[in-house]
Amino acid sequence: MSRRYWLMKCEPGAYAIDDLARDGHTSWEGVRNYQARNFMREMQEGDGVLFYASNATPSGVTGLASVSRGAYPDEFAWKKGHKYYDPASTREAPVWYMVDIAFVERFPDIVSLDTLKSTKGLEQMMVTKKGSRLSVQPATKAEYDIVVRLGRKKH
DNA sequence: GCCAACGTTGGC
DNA sequence: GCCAACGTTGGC
Repeated sequence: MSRRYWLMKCEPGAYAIDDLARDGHTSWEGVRNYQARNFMREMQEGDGVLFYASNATPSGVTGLASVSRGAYPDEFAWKKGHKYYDPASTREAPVWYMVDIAFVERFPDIVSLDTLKSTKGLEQMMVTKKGSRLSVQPATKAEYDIVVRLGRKKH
């Protein structure tokens, strides 16, 4: 299967591109939305990730990552008392999944949501549409390439 | 901090 | 299976 592309949201207070640059890689647990989970289950090692900072000033894509491990059961769903605990998920029949991502690059400047919205070719991206709260979204190669070009552009 | 949008839950 | 109530996301 050829490489696919995704956009993953995170609040920078929880985990930012600088944290990923420092750590090199991280696990992406805690997704508790079925649509996002279904997208995560399609992720494969080597897929490209637009790392998006949500609830930020401004919000936008702050860098790139890649999937370093495809979907596997979210073990935090089994930890009683943990904020990601979900009794509906068992080891025999996991409900939730996580992936690992690796740092690729940090953009010199954020590609803001405003920029995404006003850039030709990105009109169909979910993140540019009103009310789109999905934290894991698919992107096309064309969209990914456009965002990468914007992110690397010198101002 | 507000609140619109949206997903989930649960009573019926 | 409908839908009101509720909780969460995330832009602003």
